[in-house]
Amino acid sequence: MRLSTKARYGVLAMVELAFHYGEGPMSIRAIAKKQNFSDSYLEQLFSSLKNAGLVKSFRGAHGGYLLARDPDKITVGAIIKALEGPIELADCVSGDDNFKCSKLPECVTRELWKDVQDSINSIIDYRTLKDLIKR
Amino acid sequence: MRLSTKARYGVLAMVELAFHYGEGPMSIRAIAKKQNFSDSYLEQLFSSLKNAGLVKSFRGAHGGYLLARDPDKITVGAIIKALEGPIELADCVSGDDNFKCSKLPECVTRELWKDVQDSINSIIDYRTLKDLIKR
DNA sequence: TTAAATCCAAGTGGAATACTGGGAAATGAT
DNA sequence: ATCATTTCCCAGTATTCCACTTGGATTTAA
Repeated sequence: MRLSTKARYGVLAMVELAFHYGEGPMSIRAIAKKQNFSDSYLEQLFSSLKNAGLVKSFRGAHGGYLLARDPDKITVGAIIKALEGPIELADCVSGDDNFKCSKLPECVTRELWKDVQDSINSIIDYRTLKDLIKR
Repeated sequence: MRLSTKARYGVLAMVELAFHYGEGPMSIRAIAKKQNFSDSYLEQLFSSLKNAGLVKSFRGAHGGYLLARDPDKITVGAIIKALEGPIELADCVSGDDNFKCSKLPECVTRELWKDVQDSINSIIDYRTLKDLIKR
């Protein structure tokens, strides 16, 4: 079970914005350089982050991105879900409850995967960017 | 973040063996039929499970597999790790401690991924086959 | 006008995953 | 002895997903 690079890059990029918070927009170029990411790849991620309402953008010279709200109001979970979609360990524990779980032994594991999922969410949905940058 | 089918199939197959525990070996054919898996694919999984010491095998007619120990001594974590390898959300939180974590912002997220990892392990390493079948 | 930036939509390469196939060896039953 | 049934082992394939690239259009400040 691995985290996608989307999630890892995305969180680090947002951390960068959090460090820069209150100092105007920061360009993808600048972030990519600091973290040694590919510009164009990062750009894609920010497209998703923007759609999710986590960042605001400014076009043109001296443009860039900034956090859409305070760092303590943006959770890691929101970032990951904007980039990867919801945490779904298996089909039978997807967002819409009991999608398909016909067989009995299947249901035996359903609760297990649900518990794991919940425990992941209970961490990432409460850890904010502020938590990450204060140290 | 998704579970591989290896892990899902593997746990269900082991649950099947747990239900059958004490009644002699069960063939891959029988398990595959019950769970509607492909025989040959399941076979591969059992190869890994056997190498991990989770099942014992008996060749020839009336052969098959049985749990290597009591259902309450086999955790879901052991099964998943036998099939998928260890839970490693990112390189920087792999088994051998601090593999590479040079940059400072990288370390900011390292603890986070570690926490998530630990919380996953704390569930799957304590939930046993017995827990799954008793209900 | 120009340079710096976001925006948008495809396309590509590679790796991992899921699955198949063929045949050898073991074992119990006929 | 033979045969059906099983594990065992190794190799191949198909597909899907992921990571990343490319090309160009639009916006904006200097």
